[in-house]
Amino acid sequence: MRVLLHPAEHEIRLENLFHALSDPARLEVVRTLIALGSEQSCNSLGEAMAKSTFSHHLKVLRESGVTRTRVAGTHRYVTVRSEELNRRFPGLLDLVERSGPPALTDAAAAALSAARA
Amino acid sequence: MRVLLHPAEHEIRLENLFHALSDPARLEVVRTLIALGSEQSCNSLGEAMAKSTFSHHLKVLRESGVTRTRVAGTHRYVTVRSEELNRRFPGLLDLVERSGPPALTDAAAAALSAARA
DNA sequence: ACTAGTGGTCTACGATCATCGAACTTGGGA
DNA sequence: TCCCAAGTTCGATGATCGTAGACCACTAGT
Repeated sequence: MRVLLHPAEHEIRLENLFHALSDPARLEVVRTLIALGSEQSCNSLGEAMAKSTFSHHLKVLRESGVTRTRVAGTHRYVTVRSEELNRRFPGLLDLVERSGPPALTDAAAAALSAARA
Repeated sequence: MRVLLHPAEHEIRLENLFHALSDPARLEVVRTLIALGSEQSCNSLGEAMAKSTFSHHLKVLRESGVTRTRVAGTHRYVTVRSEELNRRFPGLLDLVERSGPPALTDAAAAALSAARA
């Protein structure tokens, strides 16, 4: 897998975003990414699930247009496509951010504290 | 079926809303309801699919908190829970409304013209 | 070049979902 | 009362999804 598929901004469809965000695990990942505010290495997130499961969730988020994944050597870095999403579907990310989680998962808390250290 | 289940406002969860709205047929129904702006009889919508399928979609929308269904004799009337949704998840309905449909389905167009007549 | 280890994908499987036909329930007339 | 109209529920089927174990690619160190 050399090339990662990302939809262009105009190809992002609302129902695909809704589907991507309808899974609690993915919603949590996006919330964590928003909270951290910057590019994150793949392995700093999603430690609560199997690698393959997390990889699958990242693929769904990427192909729906929620996130962008950058390849750099052996690492992959994930970001939320905030500018494009705010331009095309204003308010969506605010919704995700403000509907704060009932409680942070251990993985998310670990990622948060690691990012602050 | 005497009693229809509706979640209370504080029980409405974002991931359930996202899931309910991630299906194109349901998204179309909600967009039509918003466009029409008032209570609609069940049979004025969803003529593009089987009765049982439409009934299932309405159930998903209702149980996720998107719509409210009122029973009146042999008829049921559906509304979008706009006030509650705007209070709890501000911007969500605007998002659905503004991300206009690529094209109105025949059923939706029929419902629209019927409502305008 | 070989090996070890890290980082990510492929494949299979169980669960959920969307769809529809058919049978059932209920209410409103003729 | 008898029948139709409006919706729901049930059963079945094909598709999609979430999960995780097994597998592969790449890098660093020796």
